[in-house]
Amino acid sequence: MAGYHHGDLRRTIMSAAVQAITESGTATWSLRELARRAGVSHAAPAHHFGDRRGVLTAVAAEGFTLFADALSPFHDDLLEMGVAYVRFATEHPAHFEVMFTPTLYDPADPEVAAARSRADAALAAGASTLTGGSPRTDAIAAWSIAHGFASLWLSGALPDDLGATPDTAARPVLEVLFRGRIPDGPS
Amino acid sequence: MAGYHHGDLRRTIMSAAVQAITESGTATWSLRELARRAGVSHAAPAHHFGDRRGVLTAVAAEGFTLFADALSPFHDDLLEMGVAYVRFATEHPAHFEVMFTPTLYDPADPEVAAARSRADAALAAGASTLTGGSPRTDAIAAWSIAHGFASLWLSGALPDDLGATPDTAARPVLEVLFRGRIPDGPS
DNA sequence: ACCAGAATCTAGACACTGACAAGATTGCGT
DNA sequence: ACGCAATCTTGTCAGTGTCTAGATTCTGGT
Repeated sequence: MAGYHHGDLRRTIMSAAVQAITESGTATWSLRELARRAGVSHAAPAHHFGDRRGVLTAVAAEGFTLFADALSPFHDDLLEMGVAYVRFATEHPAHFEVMFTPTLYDPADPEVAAARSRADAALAAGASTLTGGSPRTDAIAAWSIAHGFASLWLSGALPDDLGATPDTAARPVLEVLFRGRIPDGPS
Repeated sequence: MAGYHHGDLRRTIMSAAVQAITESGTATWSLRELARRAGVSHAAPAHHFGDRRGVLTAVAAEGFTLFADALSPFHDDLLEMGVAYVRFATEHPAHFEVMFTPTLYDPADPEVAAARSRADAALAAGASTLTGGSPRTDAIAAWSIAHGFASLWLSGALPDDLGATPDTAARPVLEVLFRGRIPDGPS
């Protein structure tokens, strides 16, 4: 099983990178450290990712894919999509941070672009439920409040007593925007 | 003028770091490169900042100070404070990115903590204008939408045709939240 | 005016990293 | 069975962060 060929080195390296980023950010880990942790030589990751930037590009692509999958089920309920947005960010903090820090990777990468457009489509589907006076402005407002809450939560800027899970903490905040603005919204 | 002592090396290094981060993110530059650009030896910055993390800690502290100064004038108008929030982020993208990425620096640093509490006080002053049913939830919603719009703008995720300046683009988006929620708000 | 001592900067060194090149090993299609 | 592509290893090099020791300059007290 553990011979010359690792078998699934690409996934192993990516998982290790995600874990390292989750634990201590995008700056502290090294390719060689990930290689050591995977039990391969220091140059093995280069074959799969090219360079350090390539690892982060792969993480971003995977992130946008997971993101689209997480949002799609709520295409007909923008509030719940907002909650799912926050939930994704807190469950996949490393992916989320990389995805929205384009200086870390190559946004023009084909896989990234494809996955990103899937995520954009999911967001657009959610926004299409808006029927107010300025759907486009409302959509950006909805995107902003979900993204802002998620970012602030991840950065630890929010007060500690908001709630145990970001789900329950985010919903009332998002409702401030959505309340009365979605025709068949809650209450 | 240019002798053994540089004169203002600390500020020179910080400015160079901010410029480098603005141009290409927090990962690409090196301490030695900043030292070369400042015309000093490779170990000179260490005296002022300790290590690489120390530079980012100083940037974060300066950022929170500038942030508090940028928000304070609008303590009686939460909408305009939101616009100022977005304007600060776009005018000081490097500071903003570092400030809200606490894995990059030392959040417990005394100067950072002091500057941050000044910024928190400015935000709290703006939020104190809220008189609705859940001022605290509303305050976090307002913070989230401003922070989210600023983050999305900086990451390049927003559509390109929103407006030339983030000021004019942000105001209508923020108004979606504030409209009808601030007693003596606009219109 | 002088002179310790502090502040600031230089010079050297070491382990570590990213990246590249060349070669070894393995799996796969024919 | 064999050729070939994919995968991994080893070796190497410049560049980096950080530490130590020493050199230079500034400062304040007498």
